[in-house]
Amino acid sequence: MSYKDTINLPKTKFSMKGNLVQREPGFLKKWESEGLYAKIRKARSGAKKFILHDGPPYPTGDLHIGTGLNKILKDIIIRYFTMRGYDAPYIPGWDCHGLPIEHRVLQEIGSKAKAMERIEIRKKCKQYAEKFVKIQMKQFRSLGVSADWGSSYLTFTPQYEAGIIEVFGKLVEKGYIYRKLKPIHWCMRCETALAEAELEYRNETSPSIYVNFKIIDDVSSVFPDIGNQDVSILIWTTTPWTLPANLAIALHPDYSYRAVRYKNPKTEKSEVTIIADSLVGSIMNLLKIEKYDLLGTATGSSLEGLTYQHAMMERSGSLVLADYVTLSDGTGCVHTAPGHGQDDYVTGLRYNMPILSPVDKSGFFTEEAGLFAKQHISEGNKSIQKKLEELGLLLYKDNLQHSYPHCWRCKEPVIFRATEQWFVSLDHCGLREEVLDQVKKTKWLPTWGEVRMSNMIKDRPDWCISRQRSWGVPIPVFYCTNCQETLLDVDVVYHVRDMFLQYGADSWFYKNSQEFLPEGIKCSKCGSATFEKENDIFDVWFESGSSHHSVLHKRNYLSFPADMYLEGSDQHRGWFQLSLLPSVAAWGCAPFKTVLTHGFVVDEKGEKMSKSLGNFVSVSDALTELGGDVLRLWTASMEYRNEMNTSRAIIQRTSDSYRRFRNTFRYILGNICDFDPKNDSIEYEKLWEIDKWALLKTEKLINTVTSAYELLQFHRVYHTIQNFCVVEMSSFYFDILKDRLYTFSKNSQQRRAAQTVLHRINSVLVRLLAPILVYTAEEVWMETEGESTSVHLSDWPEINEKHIDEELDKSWDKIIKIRSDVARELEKMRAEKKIGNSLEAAVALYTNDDELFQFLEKYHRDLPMIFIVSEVTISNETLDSAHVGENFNNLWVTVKMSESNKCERCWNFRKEVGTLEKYSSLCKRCAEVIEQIEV
RNA sequence: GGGCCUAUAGCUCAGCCGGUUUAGAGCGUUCCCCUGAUAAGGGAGAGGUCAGUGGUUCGAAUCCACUUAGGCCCA
Repeated sequence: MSYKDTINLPKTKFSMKGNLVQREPGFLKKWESEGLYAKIRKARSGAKKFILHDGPPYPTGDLHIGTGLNKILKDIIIRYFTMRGYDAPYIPGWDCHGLPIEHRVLQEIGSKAKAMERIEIRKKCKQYAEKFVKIQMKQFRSLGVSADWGSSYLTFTPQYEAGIIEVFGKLVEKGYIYRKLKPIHWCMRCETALAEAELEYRNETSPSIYVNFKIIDDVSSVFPDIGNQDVSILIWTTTPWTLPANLAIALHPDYSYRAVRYKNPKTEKSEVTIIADSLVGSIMNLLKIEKYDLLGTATGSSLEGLTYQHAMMERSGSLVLADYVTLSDGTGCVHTAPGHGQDDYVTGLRYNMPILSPVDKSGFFTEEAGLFAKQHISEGNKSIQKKLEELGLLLYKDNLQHSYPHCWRCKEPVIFRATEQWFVSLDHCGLREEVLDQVKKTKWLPTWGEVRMSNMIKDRPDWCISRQRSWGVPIPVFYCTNCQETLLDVDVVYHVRDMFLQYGADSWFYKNSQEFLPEGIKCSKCGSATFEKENDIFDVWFESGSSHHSVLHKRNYLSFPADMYLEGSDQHRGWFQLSLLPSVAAWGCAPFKTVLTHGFVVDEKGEKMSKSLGNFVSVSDALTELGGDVLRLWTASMEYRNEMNTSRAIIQRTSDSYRRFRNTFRYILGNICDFDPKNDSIEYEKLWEIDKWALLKTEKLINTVTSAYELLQFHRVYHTIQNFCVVEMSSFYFDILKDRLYTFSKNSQQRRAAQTVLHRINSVLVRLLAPILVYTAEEVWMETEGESTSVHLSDWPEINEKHIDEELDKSWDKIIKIRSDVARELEKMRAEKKIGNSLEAAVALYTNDDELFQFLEKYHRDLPMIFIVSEVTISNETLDSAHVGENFNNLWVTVKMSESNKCERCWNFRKEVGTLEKYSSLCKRCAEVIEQIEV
């Protein structure tokens, strides 16, 4: 029998390699079949609730790594709070309606779509959404996200839809809802209104034209120098197609405007036009007019009310005043079409102008555009210029590159077009102020979220909630068939709510109007009893923004307001804001107590991730290459409040550090395989000092890690635990412990003492890591606690105050420093090939410092163990500078090869080796152990 | 153009309400050792003008301004 067989080598089936990709699905299956989520709910029933309300992603395609990261962060938080004793049910959701899905479905259908019934399109959209909900759910589950997946909320379910209608009803009741003609961003290709969130700004080349409009009124009182000559006013525009809708020209009230006489370079005629005084030089230069006469000047306000003849239409317009007029480009005289621009619209309202918008939903001019009727506006852009040229009114044309809004789906440039839309008023009943107040009362993490949200709320316009699409929830409003009067009525709304609850929102598209109307409803204007249904549907943001009602209010095991919303920082403008608005309007409070945000996932260089750039990382790739726990560890390792640099290589590096965690567990599990904590534990007082030190560090670890979790700073959890595993455990405690664990007899108190501590460390570590490494922690847990339990049902480790001993900590800090000086000296000897294994070494310590000497004396017996050498001698002398320590300038270290013989069993060099009669190759300690075994 | 944010070793992070002489840690890397945690483990070393410029100060990675690069949102 070889002595190797008599030492207690670690033994465990916990493998060195994770094989996570293969192993994790097994755990998922086990958790599902055992109903772990339900068990957790049961264990926490009656406990204080912690509600993290899930923001619903769109079910379109594979999960982006950022979406995965978001869910993992949520899961870590939920699991932490659960282990801290909270009841934290988690209901994931999906935002199933909306343009993105409809757009993709329409693309798939192609040209046949126009002939299809809306209900048919809706059916396809639903199938599409269902398909990707399934795919994404599977991916989320593979990430180890613990949730009530079977009760996920989907925005197209009748119960959810009814909730949306209820929120709308509440807003109607309180008078926040109104309908109005308003210019909105309009996509001619998608034939829909677009929210600001649906716009992308990109460079676009537009015509840039300067056009004269002839003043009708007599201006001799303002510009006496002109005489009898005709006077024009010069405007600049980059959208010639909006000229038919021109109703006014805006001037700045305080600017000085100049009448200029020049010879029109094309017609050779003498003309007079009005432009901003300070721009005369640059404009004349642009028009290539060298000779011109400066006539009089007048302020903008003195020109207000003058009328001019529209260049191409049979009507006049007037000069108006507006503060937004600038001198940065153009002529200082701004073409104003209230139906085609936000500023223009506001000015139009102020001057009581009609909101003229002679363009239909596809971008063709209507009859109101006169000459240009039936032309598409892109064609109109050219024909209008041509017409102006014929009339001699086009003074200059060029092309201009500028940032212009495009449709986020079809990428086409959008236009401003006035249509009838439904709005939520921000200023009715002081809603804006109330929302701002709620923003203040919410806890924002990071704190700048509050400023960001407040700034947004302060200057946002009313919320346009209507969309001209098919895939969504209809706005429950009717129009009188007889007189077109709008029927916006709370009772009607709630009646529709009941219908949706029973039949779903689809019913709107196949049932007739009467079925949605309470009995006896008549038009308030004409008394007619027949109505037609509204065609518009809700903005999807209104749907997801109602989740606090459709989900939190409607499920009795949840609560409102939620404790936390957690999404990417883009959701300040999105879900956070558009949940806040209806919630405050309807119920008077924010739907969340805390809002936590994370940054975006960007590539290695910190640049945006996109499929076209090839720097894109998908969840499914990462999962199939590395597994869920690695992805979770990667998530935890980063400071998520900033942008997170990501690439396969970076995630791969996390995989390396995962191995370190895994091997820490493997070492412990292997060494406590024969340890039964009930019978074998050694009481604290009988532990070795280094064991007490290890326990002390473990308690401190609990403390640091717990506060990191409390602050939701998981990267600190990661770094702290990694440091603990690497520095304190692996390279120090574990390394030192090997001698005791392997060579002392199995049942010896010394070995049991070490195992007692290892068991405690394991029990703490596995729980501290459980919220992050959900699979690995479970694997570890089952090794010690058996197959029938789960770490995810366990409680958070508590600090054992008895183990805290600051004096001990200080002493061992010193020991570790001394050890480091010794290691350096050992390394020198190794370099000189004088020793190999450190056990071959005999170390001599010298110091002339009394205190240090006493300290060394005190630990003399343990020093060989601590340094993992065979012999340590101490002397209160000094030595030459070659051997002085780096950490202590009054400590000298020398190392030489031990003069003793190597014990064949424990590899320590001992004097007695070779002298023992029965065991000639063993040391005394090993001989005793063998003796015992043989008896 | 506006609002909000970020910038410390190859990577992930500390330090930042100014001040322990050479700015820390882990990972990675290089070299060495071990071969009884072994597709593991241990040791030693290299590696940063703290994005740049200017300022405040006796003194700045840390405060201020500007610039550059990047992110989210908006126009």
